[in-house]
Amino acid sequence: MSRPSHVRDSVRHVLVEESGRHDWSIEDLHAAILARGQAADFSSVFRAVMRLETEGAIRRVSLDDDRLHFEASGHHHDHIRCESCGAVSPLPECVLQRAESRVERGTGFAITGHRLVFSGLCPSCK
Amino acid sequence: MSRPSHVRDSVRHVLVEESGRHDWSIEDLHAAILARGQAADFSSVFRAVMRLETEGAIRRVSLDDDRLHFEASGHHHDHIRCESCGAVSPLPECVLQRAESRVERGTGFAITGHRLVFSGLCPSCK
DNA sequence: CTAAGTGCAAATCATTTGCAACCAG
DNA sequence: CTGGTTGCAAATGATTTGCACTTAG
Repeated sequence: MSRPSHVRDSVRHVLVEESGRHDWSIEDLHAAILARGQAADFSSVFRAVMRLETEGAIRRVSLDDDRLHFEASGHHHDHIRCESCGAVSPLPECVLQRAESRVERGTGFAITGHRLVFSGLCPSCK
Repeated sequence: MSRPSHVRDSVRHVLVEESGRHDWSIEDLHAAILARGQAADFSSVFRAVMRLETEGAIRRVSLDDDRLHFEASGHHHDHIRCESCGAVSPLPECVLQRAESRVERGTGFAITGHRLVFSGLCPSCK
């Protein structure tokens, strides 16, 4: 049911090659693919990204931008974003391990996940 | 420089009257104003909301919806959202007090804020 | 008179979809 | 053939802006 797809492959390659980025917008991915000299229409990149997200290869990252952002899947981590230069870095560890149970007791919700983004000034912008 | 504005007043009134909601979209606010029998164009509500946000009267709440959401300003709190019914509740306390300094040491960033949304199932959806 | 507030229509802009051409199995 | 993949254009839908009109100060 799945046939060779150079667009999907390109998206994967870009993500692997530039694995430091955690804030890929679809437009960024599209541009990066073109920069590699490979052809791809924006809509094809869009479809590839949606599919890779469904498959679990990439994960949505929600910054407060007005675009969708993605990163390669891996172990869960939260993010911190520089207010000045916009740089996005992963947080080395999840800082909410204990907090979840406290929130469950306090709210009566059964927690299934969270989304956390710190904002601040990165070392070079300070 | 500021003159009477019934639209801005209406937005404020709705927020005060229904102070339990923390996920007002502009469309919701618009509908609520019309429901009160007051006239207001969507764009006027939009402008009122943008201004109230700038003035600090309301604050942006970022759910992963594709719309903007706002809540009345007050002391900072994070949110939890039910995956099933969409209900959004405020968290009673900030669970990240200690975490910030740990993240600062770990990343070198100077932290100025954060955005945290838990997802889960609310008591009635469980 | 001057500028803020408003309604209405139209522009934006990212995201999404329809569709015909293309092509590997 | 059959159905997945792609490009292109167009639809969507929320957000944002331009503009003329009204009206408070």
